[in-house]
Amino acid sequence: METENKKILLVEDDPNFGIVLKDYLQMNDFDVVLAKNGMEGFEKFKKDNFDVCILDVMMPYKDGFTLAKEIREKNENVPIIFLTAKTMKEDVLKGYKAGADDYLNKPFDSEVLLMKLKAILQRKASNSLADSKQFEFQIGNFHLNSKLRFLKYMDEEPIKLSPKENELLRLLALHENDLMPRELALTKIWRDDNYFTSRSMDVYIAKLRKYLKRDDVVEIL
Amino acid sequence: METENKKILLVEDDPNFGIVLKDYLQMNDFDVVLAKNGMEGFEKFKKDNFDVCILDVMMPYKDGFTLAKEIREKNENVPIIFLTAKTMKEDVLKGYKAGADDYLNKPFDSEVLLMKLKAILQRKASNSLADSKQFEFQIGNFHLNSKLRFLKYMDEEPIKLSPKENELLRLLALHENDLMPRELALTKIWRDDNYFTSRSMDVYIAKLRKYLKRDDVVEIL
DNA sequence: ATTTTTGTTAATGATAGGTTAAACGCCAAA
DNA sequence: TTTGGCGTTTAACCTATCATTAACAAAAAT
Repeated sequence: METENKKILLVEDDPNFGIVLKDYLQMNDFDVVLAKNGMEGFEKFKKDNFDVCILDVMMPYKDGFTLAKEIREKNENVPIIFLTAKTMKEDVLKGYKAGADDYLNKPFDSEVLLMKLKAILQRKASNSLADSKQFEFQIGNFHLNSKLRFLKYMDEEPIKLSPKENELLRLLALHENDLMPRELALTKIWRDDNYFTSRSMDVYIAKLRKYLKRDDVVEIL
Repeated sequence: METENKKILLVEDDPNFGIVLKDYLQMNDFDVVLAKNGMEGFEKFKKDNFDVCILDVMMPYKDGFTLAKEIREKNENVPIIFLTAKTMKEDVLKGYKAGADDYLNKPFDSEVLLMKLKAILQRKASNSLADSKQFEFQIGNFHLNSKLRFLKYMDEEPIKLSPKENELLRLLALHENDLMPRELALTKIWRDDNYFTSRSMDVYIAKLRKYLKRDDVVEIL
């Protein structure tokens, strides 16, 4: 199955516990980024795009709450789950005030965490029809519908693009009349930049050129 | 403007505790309807429109889970909070499978409950574009009544759809001429996204195609 | 001149999805 | 308690699609 894994930011100062939890989540098909403290957590948050954050409350330098507040300033939508050492009412309340979606008392059952994650992501999924991104392009005499993966020339039969063809062409269209650096496409679409992915991309460039050769539209590098 | 109070369905068999909790919530500007058991709870649920349901798990005649399932059949969106006697992993997992939004272990702090309510209602508020209430569709020459689960072609005898067939077809109809992401259907209808549910869904896709093959209506992915 | 990069085409392999049938679990009637 | 029907899940097999890789040609860069 090709469904993208959900990405989790896990901030936990206890290295042992952190690793164990990370592994567990990874075994359950999540992409996990582990940070050892609030500072690092925030840095990593800014650099990437997470589906959910799991924050330990008790941490040196910067505790989970202040981290949550900072995260909320950047993104007021991402779900946040707190891990609290034990049932301390003040903590829980503070957590909710900081914009938490949920909290778990340590020690907790890992399956319960999984369920919570599922429930939360499910809630998210049903609401994320917004995302205002551009999915339709006019390229010379071509029209690209990047949602349905159709490329139509004039009023001929639309060509169905493969996922990669589609993503690549869309990315190119977004950079119309501009050049798009090779590495950008590689990291964005292939998520890795090495000899083989690079070669693979060239193959797709060739395919796209073939499709588009009926018009004076060029792709540059 | 006076903001409408949020309406809560509280189902709790212990009369003392029920009353106390009801009063407490009312003091905090909620409208509360109290039911003493699962049966009564469901009756009252059908008669009214609630913003959130709080269900005790341990109840005579009809426990919280089966009640939750019934409620989910009527309304797949309303948030449900379970009150469990104590931390029983099975209960918690069962709860989430039944479509819970959250759970609380008794005894719990009333302020914590308030916070959870707030958090949940807030989440809902920001997403209230969620539940579309369309239940009748014209699909080519077919007519789907998704409430009665009837699919009629022209003026032939209507076919009775199974619940899953119906939900899936409805979801597809809502996304007419657009693509509906696989995962959306899986999380919405199957409440879980894994290999088997995915496979199961494919079976239903096949069934629906069979029904609809008399017309030029395609389902794509 | 030779080494590296890019263009192109074809072959390969993996896998998501299509399809049918059998197995399962549930409920209610006998 | 058994039986049978119904909705759903699991299994098994198959196909088509698509990403990758290889292989070679051309162009650019060193």
